[in-house]
Amino acid sequence: MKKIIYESPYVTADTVIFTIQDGVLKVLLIKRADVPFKGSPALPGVFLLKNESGLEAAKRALRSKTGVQAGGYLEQLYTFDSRFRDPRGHTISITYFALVEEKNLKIRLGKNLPNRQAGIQSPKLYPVNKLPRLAFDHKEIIELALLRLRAKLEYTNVVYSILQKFFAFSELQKAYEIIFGRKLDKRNFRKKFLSLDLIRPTKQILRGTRSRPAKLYEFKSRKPSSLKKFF
Amino acid sequence: MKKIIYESPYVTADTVIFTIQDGVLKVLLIKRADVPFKGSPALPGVFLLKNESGLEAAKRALRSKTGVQAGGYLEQLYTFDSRFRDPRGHTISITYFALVEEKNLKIRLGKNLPNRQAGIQSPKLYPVNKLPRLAFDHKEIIELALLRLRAKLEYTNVVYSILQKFFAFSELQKAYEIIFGRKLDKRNFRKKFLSLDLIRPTKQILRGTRSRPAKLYEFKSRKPSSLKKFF
DNA sequence: TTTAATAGTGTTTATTATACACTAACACTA
DNA sequence: TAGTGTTAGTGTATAATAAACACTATTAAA
Repeated sequence: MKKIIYESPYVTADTVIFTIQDGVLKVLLIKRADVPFKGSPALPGVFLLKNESGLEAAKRALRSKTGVQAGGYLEQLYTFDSRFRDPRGHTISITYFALVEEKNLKIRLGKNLPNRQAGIQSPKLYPVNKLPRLAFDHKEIIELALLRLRAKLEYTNVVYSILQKFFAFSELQKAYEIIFGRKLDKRNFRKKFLSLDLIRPTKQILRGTRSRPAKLYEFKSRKPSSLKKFF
Repeated sequence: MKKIIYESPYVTADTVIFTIQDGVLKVLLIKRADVPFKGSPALPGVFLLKNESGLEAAKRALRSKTGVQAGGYLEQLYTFDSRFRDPRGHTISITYFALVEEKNLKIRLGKNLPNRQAGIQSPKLYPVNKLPRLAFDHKEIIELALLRLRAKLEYTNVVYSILQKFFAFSELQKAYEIIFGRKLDKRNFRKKFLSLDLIRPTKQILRGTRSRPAKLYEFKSRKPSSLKKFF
């Protein structure tokens, strides 16, 4: 490689981690330990290590700051690289968004992570429609992530990442309603989702529910798969 | 900022420059002057300068390697950051795609850029559906850019960037047909595009065409504007 | 056995997309 | 100046998709 006649910007990976808790779509944020924006909530992020890809770094941030091991959905969102976004200097952020089951988060959240003193602040979940003032341009990032998440729900199977292996149709619909922020028609939703051919009925039945038991469905694949255009 | 305990990856901005020439969708590529992939066609790209954003770098590459000054459409595509994509070391590429009028390109292409000796190889246009073997992961980047370009045409006004201020409906349609790679129905196209409410008829008329003169239209705005969901 | 609660199911209407063919207006030429 | 070639411009019928809407079924609990 030619002599470097410039100074590489710093590169971070920041992840917008969505989950549903108590029927509300929430984002996981940490409190910043250092200036700038000391004490402000911020997206969990890490600097890229040598030879580490952004996706690997995002997974590392996910693991180390939230305890989420795997199973969620994670994809690149956008790269934010304005020279003004970090007062300390030029820092590029490759951003990701993740969708994970709350139960995967809660364990670590409840216990509070062991190394909370070392700059790894206690992560908390914040409702996306009541976000506090955030560090850097992180609010903008979350808003973009939310648009993308909603768009993805329309033509992919990503919702599998916040559902258990076997789920009732009503649980599926509830997840959509919470993320889109509006009620959906039961019959139309069922028709449309079935026509996507992403799920199949199983022989499982959900009992003990004080009402009519529900047939349980499962996703044909619990790997990300897309139906139409775009990536 | 904390002491940096890692080595920043190099960051480049690479741009997929689309244009239509002789009724064919083409991409502008340069021949690499150095190893690796010496002599292979590659996307025009530059390393980010200190405090330079990716978009600024992409514009710089566009200007310096193609002579395009402005007027085209340019947006971030994706960030490619596998550690294996560049054999020299970890290099992150923030990629962009551009859509520009051929006449803006051709001037410089014809003359051949003044500083062609200094690693700035003569840029050439290649049909997107007959690409040669490319350097790095640049083929993959172009394929993604093409998907994105087509998707964007569906719900934005980006096509303005390869049309003159005043244009006939048939010119508009032809641009779509070339980019999508298939014929479109004249009446349906007209109906649908008008319903998008992006253009308006003018009093201009295209004459001297050996056939019935065409009313000319113009875009209400020649700035990027989006209709629905997504960015 | 009655009640409360959620599961499950079809049809009608409106909207949007598709398929398809002829007349209009000009330039050119014989 | 009539005729021909060439592209502009227009509407309707049909198919596909989306939206609106209400009742019966099955269980647990009282």
